[in-house]
Amino acid sequence: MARKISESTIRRLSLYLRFLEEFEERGIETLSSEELAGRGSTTAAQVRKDLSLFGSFGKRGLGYSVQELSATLRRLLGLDRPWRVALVGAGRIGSALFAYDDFRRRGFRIVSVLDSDPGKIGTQWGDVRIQDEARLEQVLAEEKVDIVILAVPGDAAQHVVERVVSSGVRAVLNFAPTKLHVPGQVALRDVNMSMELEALSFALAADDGPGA
Amino acid sequence: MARKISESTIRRLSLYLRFLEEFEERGIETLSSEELAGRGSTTAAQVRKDLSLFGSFGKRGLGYSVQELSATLRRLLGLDRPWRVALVGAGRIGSALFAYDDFRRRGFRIVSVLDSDPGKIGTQWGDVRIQDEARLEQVLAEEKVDIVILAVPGDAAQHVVERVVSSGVRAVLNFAPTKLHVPGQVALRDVNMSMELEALSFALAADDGPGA
DNA sequence: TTGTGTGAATCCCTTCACAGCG
DNA sequence: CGCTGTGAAGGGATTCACACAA
Repeated sequence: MARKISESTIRRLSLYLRFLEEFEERGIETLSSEELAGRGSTTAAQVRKDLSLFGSFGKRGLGYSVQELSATLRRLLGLDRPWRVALVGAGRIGSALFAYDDFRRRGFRIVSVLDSDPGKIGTQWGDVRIQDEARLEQVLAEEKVDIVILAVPGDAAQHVVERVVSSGVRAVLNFAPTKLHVPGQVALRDVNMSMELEALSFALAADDGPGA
Repeated sequence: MARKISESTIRRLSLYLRFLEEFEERGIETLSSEELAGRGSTTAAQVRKDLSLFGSFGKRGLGYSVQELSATLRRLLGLDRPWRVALVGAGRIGSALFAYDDFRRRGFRIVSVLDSDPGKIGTQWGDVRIQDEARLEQVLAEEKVDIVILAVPGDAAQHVVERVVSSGVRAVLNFAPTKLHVPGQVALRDVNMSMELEALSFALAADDGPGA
């Protein structure tokens, strides 16, 4: 299973799954690669190539079964099982993420929240009590955490991620605006909101010409 | 100025700028492409290639002037001027974004916040009063908004973005977990947090083998 | 006939390697 | 010398085009 699947392919698989789920709700049973691509932002050939990396799921002359394909994608993406997630950092971003419905809906259960602020430790959030970040290693082990979401300040992030990694967690989603360094076997994704804004700013500045 | 610069190049320019700013603070005056790459996650050749798309900023045998290069990058990225940002959606994500220091620090000023919830309209957030989303078009014009941040529920996002675009705004940062469609001349970036988690889930599932 | 699965062609991005300037 | 700037080579990812299965 250690095929080398590109980042963009994975992103597209997620998209396909979303579209399939929409179609599923509407009771549509069969879909062509053309239709699947049309909704998204890619081509029919790309859809077929992406899927062919994992097997042959379509029927020639007919298309794909919405039910089957969405089940397959869920399995491929690991969404056929619940994941246990810990949230480190109970600040504003942390609390927004904690309440983010889309995570729950997709099977990501935030089973513990940690923070280093004594004013927050012990506070109850829903059915989770905020724990002391000093106990990070114990909590990750006790709660059998699969994925850590980092929502700590930038200057603390590298230190925290090292503790997370040495606790054996193999997947980290980083919201701190810092480039983190982790060993190769750990999956790390960055959500860098400022950098996205900067890309927009670049586009605007390029339109206007320099210094406009 | 309408060169076709790839998305990845822009992302790296942002990174370079961050590193340069760190070095600037530490009083370092000159840097080689090697050093600039080492901090990040790319190669010296890549750094030189990226920069060469815009001009010749280095001195052979010496490297790059930290001061000059960071000023240049700021200009290229459009960070040499303030941008006026409107935030649509004053829910949890919206409020986290409103308080996000990194935006302010980089010159993105949130000059207005809008929501459709009557319970929120009129509420004061810092020096901004939440306005009625019904008045979106007027507010965008009055406040001369350059960039809109969308933090509304997924099913409202497409409708809102169409109103935003028809008001003449040319840059949108979307936090709704929905694929939006906008005309080609509008710059759109998505921050899809669930999809990032799904990429992690994929990596874990691939490690464990299917169904583990 | 329709629409998949897939080699081949193409395009784009990254890496190499080195000429040339300070 | 040291390090940039850049053509050329290499490698991935996307697109094309078509044989083939339903």
